Amino acid sequence: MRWNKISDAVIRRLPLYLRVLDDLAAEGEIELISSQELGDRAGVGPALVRKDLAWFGEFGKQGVGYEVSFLRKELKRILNLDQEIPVALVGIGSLGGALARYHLKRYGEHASPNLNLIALFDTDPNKIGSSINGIPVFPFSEVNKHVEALGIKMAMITVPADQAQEVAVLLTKAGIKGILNFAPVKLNVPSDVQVSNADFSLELQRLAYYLPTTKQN
Amino acid sequence: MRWNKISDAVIRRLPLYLRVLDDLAAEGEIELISSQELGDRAGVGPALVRKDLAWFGEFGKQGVGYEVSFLRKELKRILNLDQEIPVALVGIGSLGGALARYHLKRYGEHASPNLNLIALFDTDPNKIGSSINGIPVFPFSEVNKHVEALGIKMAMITVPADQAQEVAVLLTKAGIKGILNFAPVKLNVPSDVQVSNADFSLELQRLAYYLPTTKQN
DNA sequence: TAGATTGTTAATCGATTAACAATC
DNA sequence: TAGATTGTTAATCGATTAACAATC
Repeated sequence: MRWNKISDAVIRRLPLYLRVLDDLAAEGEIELISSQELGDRAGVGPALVRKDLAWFGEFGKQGVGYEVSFLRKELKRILNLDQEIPVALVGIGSLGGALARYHLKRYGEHASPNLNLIALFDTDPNKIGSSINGIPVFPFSEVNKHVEALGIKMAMITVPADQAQEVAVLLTKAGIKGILNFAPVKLNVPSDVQVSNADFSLELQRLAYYLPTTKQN
Repeated sequence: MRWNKISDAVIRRLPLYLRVLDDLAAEGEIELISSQELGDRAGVGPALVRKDLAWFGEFGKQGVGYEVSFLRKELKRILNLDQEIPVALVGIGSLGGALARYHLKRYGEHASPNLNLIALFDTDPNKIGSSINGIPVFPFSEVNKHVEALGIKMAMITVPADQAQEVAVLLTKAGIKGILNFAPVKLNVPSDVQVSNADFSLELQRLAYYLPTTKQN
């Protein structure tokens, strides 16, 4: 019952489960999996696995478990990954270019299964008109036109920190509903737009806290 | 009182606060900040800001607020960022090379303030012996030697998924205590080793859930 | 002093886990 | 049938928020 506002804590775990099922499907040996085993592989308790899935329906059989291929298909549907989703990337600097190349290399034109990187944007005239692995770099000033024409709803932001908020505003005006933000700033967006932050310098700083130190306490 | 096991939820917010203070210090105009204002800028409630900080001491003045430069220095100390922390990167493929270049470009030899990327590792003979912006690529087989000699405690993993677990094992054996993992796998490590996952295909999948669909309900 | 804001305790809220009847 | 595992409710746990005395 997704219309009843399912917690984001639940949603964050669904891709974890899906990955486990993808791996199992690729191996092709296991056809049934229990919440215990699925939880172990995803790093989640078995009761939580069952509770998470139960929000969306009854996918298992008592005494048996979950059918891998069926649950996988259902999770894809729930995550809207049963369709091709076009994705844009804004900011073809060192990080943006690298991410584009990395993803295109890893998944072909797929930024991830069913997530297709199909448009790059920048403001630099030297980059506009070029392409990376066949994906064209458009002028960011024309973002509205391309986003509409290509039906793009998701974008990654890899521009410098001081431009990220402005880019986010223009993206949301163009109709973007999901933003993966690599810039080290907090983005303010309308409430119908989801933002995920992928700022790994914050993660490094967090890890530093846990380092053993020789300082006297 | 960090010896009383402070929740990771708290620790994750400290770098957020620190960034706000860094920005304020760079502007150099604001010298005092209230929990309200700090919370607004970090995207956190004011009561939570005060509670988080109170775990580590009394840094504010009633009726006044927090002194920016003082709180900043204290947060750096708490996060162990009052010293230079050497960092290694394992896996100089398209993503690893890109991350190295990006970080070295952005921070000089600093992967982030006081986090210094000083050693790269790979198994490819064509890469070993080369360097990126002056940072040498060592053979991963010699990881123990270099990690010990350079006093490295943190590492980023950017190897393919099927090699990540093995790399993690060898890194922990070499004495690494913090791992930022970019590979799309769950790493099993000893309990005294912290892992942060920076897998943005999971984030993209999460965002896809929130996209408006034209499917009938 | 009067106004403001901290540090901290109590109340609330939400998420996870335990337990078990239902049932394959 | 007997054994196993789901779906779901109740209990627990933990994190956030509200409130306010202390005090700058």
